[in-house]
Amino acid sequence: MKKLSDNEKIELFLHSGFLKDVPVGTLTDLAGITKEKRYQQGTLIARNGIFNDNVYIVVKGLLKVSACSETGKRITFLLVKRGETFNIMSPFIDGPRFLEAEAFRDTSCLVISGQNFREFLSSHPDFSLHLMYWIAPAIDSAFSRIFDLMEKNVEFRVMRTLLTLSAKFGSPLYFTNAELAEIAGTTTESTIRTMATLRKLDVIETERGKIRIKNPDALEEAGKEYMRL
Amino acid sequence: MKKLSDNEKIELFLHSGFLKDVPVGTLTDLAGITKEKRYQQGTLIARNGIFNDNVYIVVKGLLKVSACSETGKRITFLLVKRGETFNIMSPFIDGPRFLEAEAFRDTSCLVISGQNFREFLSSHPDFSLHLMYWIAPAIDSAFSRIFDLMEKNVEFRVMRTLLTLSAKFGSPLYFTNAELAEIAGTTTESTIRTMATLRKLDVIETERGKIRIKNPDALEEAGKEYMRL
DNA sequence: CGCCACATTGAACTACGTCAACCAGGGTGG
DNA sequence: CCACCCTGGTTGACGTAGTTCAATGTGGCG
Repeated sequence: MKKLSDNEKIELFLHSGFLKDVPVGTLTDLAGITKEKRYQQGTLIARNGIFNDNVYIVVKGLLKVSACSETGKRITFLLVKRGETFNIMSPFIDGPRFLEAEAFRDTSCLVISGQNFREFLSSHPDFSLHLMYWIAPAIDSAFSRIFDLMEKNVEFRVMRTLLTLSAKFGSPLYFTNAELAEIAGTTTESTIRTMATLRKLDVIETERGKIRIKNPDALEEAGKEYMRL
Repeated sequence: MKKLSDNEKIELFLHSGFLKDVPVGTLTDLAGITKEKRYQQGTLIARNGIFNDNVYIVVKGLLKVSACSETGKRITFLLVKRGETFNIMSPFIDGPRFLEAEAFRDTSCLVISGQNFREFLSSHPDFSLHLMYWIAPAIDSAFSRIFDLMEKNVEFRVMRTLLTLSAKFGSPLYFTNAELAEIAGTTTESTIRTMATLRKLDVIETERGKIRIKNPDALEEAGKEYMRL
């Protein structure tokens, strides 16, 4: 597959939630410091304990951002799709990172080295503000997500996961129960049990590796139900 | 008590981890847009669901930053002491916040309105970079803390809490078991049980509302023990 | 003196994780 | 074409950490 032209890069930027309000001149400069890279499905892009201050903007495919505890339990934080970024704050952190990223599908990214990103920010002071406006709510929502993980029971978390995924990727969803479990922060078995009850309630239909959501409102409702208690 | 002079404010800034590398000229401008405010112990400074884009820098006392789930369970995220900040990203978030802040002791803060903070950043582009370098690691450590909360068992979390608090406030610690529980993300009872075993192991001594750590190394060791498993 | 906040302990309960067994589909190689 | 194996799904049984509830003790303060 051929590489993106600068114009295609800017096109991508303009359609991403993150960069869409940035002046085109600035985006052109940004495009200039990106390098396109391909990753086969399963490739590890960032590893726990290893320094990596590159900024990644996904062009195609999907990045899975996860963290792994010492006990080997893994939790998926984020699935990064086209136009979204990973590791954007890393240029401002010295040490090794604890988040891991893996190409969840065959993926291509625009990569910016930490050095270049820092210089870019220095030379485009207005861009810093844009970055702030992007990061601040992202932090907030990440925190409330993790908060949910701690406070809510498994059923709620699985339902919430289904809802979030279908909002992001539409229906049907192509995920295995094990993958859902990682996102919901639980075990495969518990996920399966929840999925079984959802199937009985006619909320979802499942085939191997494929989930069709028949009644999204039921997922919402259930969420609210828990909220009220 | 009299208010701080501009020089005293700058003095405070220079001794805070956050602002110590910022040029004095910039700090002078910053001091100019702060307003000193006092809060009696127990005063709520930020409330769940309510918009608040002020930035707070603690001068004296202690701020408790917590979040409360719908079920009423509360978790303390952070205790903010002299020279530290709260809500620093809020000027870049539109909606209501979910974090709550309360004066944990009689507290005075330097308050900067969101509007002023944004303008300050616009007119001091170099300061944005400083802010990035401050925020990025803060996010990281906050995440790994919450991650611990999810992954580690109660004993570990209580010990970790004691360790962190004593690093920040020295020994003896003036906290009740209920307060520790909120920080460790568990119940008062579970905390008490852990404290009881720690007392038996001669790691700590307790009086009502007061904890003296006799053997900090034991807390560290226990931490490592769990890490290895 | 009596109330209130804090501490303490025991006992019951429960949501989940863990383990173990088993099934189904679909690709691969002989 | 069959035998196999591997991945993913499914279910039951069991164990347990930790919450919840309830009772009871205790120091201090108005």
